Amino acid sequence: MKQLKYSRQRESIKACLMARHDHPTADTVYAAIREEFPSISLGTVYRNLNLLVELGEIQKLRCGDGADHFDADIRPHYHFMCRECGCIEDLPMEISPEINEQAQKYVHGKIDSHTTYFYGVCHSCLEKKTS
Amino acid sequence: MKQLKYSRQRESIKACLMARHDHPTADTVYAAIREEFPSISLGTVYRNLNLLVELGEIQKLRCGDGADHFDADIRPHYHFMCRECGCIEDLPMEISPEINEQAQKYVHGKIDSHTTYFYGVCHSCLEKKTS
DNA sequence: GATATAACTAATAATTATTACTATTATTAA
DNA sequence: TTAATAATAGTAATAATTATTAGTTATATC
Repeated sequence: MKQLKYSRQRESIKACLMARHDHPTADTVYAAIREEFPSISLGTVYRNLNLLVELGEIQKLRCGDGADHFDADIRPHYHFMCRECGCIEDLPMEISPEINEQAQKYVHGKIDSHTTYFYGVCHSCLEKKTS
Repeated sequence: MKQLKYSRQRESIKACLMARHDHPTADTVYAAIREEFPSISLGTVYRNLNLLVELGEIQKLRCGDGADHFDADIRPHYHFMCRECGCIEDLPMEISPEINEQAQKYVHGKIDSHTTYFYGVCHSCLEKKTS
């Protein structure tokens, strides 16, 4: 059994994620952590992010832009992604388990979860267009 | 204005996608097309798949496994993905536009679409487990 | 408190998925 | 049939991620 050992780098990565709400990619986290740990490597960031995901302390988002995004808010919730700038917003919207049950009727396997991403244009990109 | 020219390779790629319902990745399509065009290159497959997406003749799926999958069925529909084997099934389930409207209440931007992926374990993987 | 050891790190190599470039070939319009 | 041009094959480049490795630290045990 692997016993987890404390690491300041991992703490810092988690703290960074908890402090911001823009669902950064590994690369963005890397850039931020480098302020505190200039010698940290991208590999360490990836390893710890994935470790934190495994521990259930953060969650990984794949919104379709190719890169993994990370979110310190592990409560299941929906996301909205802007087609123009790629920013991601949380949707404080209730997730009903009924949807899984409904979908279950159409699948031979066993559904246990679902993810939904809403797409469109965010507030600030809409403003840019009218100006 | 770029004028589209016929290409047998592109036809074959489209035909291949229409014949199968397993939502293959570019690489899988490449392997299949090589039976007919042994000298086709992976770049050609990617270019034509993306071209067909632009033309609206097929759609691209990003289910969270890192690779793009392609689907000749362009009608909006939901998908189910098996966590074990990674296979993807179509859900012949109606998509209600109400969900967008509901979510719209929580977003400052303008929502125009959403995607939902259901996750779980498929029929054949369930069977493997019990045996 | 010293020390062994196992998890940690940085650095880098390898992989995977995808896109870009370029010389050649195929399609189409004149 | 020819000339223009888009598409191709082949290759190189890039981006995101994972794996490897050699050296460094934290922690349990002595």
